[in-house]
Amino acid sequence: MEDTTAADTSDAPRPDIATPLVAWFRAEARDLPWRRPGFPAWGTLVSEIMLQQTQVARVVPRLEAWLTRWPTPADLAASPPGEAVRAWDRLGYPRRALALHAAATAIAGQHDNVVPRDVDALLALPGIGDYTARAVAVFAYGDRHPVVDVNVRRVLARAVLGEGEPGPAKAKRDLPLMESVLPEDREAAAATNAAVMELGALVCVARSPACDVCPIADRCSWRAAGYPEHDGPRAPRQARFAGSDRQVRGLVMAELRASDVPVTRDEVDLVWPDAEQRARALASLLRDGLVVGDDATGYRLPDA
DNA sequence: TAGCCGTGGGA
DNA sequence: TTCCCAAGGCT
Repeated sequence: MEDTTAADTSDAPRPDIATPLVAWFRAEARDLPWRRPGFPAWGTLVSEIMLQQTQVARVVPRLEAWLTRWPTPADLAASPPGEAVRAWDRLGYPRRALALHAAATAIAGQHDNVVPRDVDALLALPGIGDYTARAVAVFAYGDRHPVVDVNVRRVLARAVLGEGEPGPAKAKRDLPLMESVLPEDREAAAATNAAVMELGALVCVARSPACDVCPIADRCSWRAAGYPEHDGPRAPRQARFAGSDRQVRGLVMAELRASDVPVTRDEVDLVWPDAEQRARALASLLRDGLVVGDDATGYRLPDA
């Protein structure tokens, strides 16, 4: 018997969500720096890396300062990686700053200081994965690709699949699903990507979605089904932060960012009481290249 | 591939 | 206070 509950595998044509979403986006989209006319592709790349797991409101000020200091990839590449880590400040996941510096170095050296437009070329850069590569190709260059982040996955899970929340991210399934929603027209497809993301960020949010103001409420599968509880596999929850190695790494990094001179081992030892965990955090930071030095010379951000 | 990698805002 | 979760990527 045919499974009529599996909306994703049904042959029946699905309602058009792109058209009403783009109309809504034109009227309601936030005024954000990377949506300004003439915003450079380099700015789009920097913004997308900063936005990985980080809220828009925290990114905007850092982004403007970053682009003022480093207007092109070559400008960033000419600075020590530690300066990128310092300028990253408290955005979190500082490995992103190191990856961005490495990406800038590659762009300056291998791409004539021009951010690549090709998705595969973008994917080859450090710190750029399925989401960021397509976001740059679509939002900086206007090309036609599916862009899938957590907002898109949530909107598609609800509106198209009729599920309350997205399962674990899976490119093999997520990219074709978003592709199936995109209009053929290149510019309309780019607008649809932005619109679906924006809906997920502003209306179709994880907790307490604002279905009463949703422009596609009348064609939402989840709503039509009566908002069933999510039953399928759930996206994994992140581990507790308090007391974690992540917290200790963050404390060590804050210490190094705040110092213009190498930080002594004694000073490092003051950031956290547990010696074993401290050692583990410091070792992992050294392994990541976020910290250089040793007990004899002290510890500092990478200068070359 | 499941687990790890920061920090902070909002409920 | 505590918990959730945020324009993901890497190994």
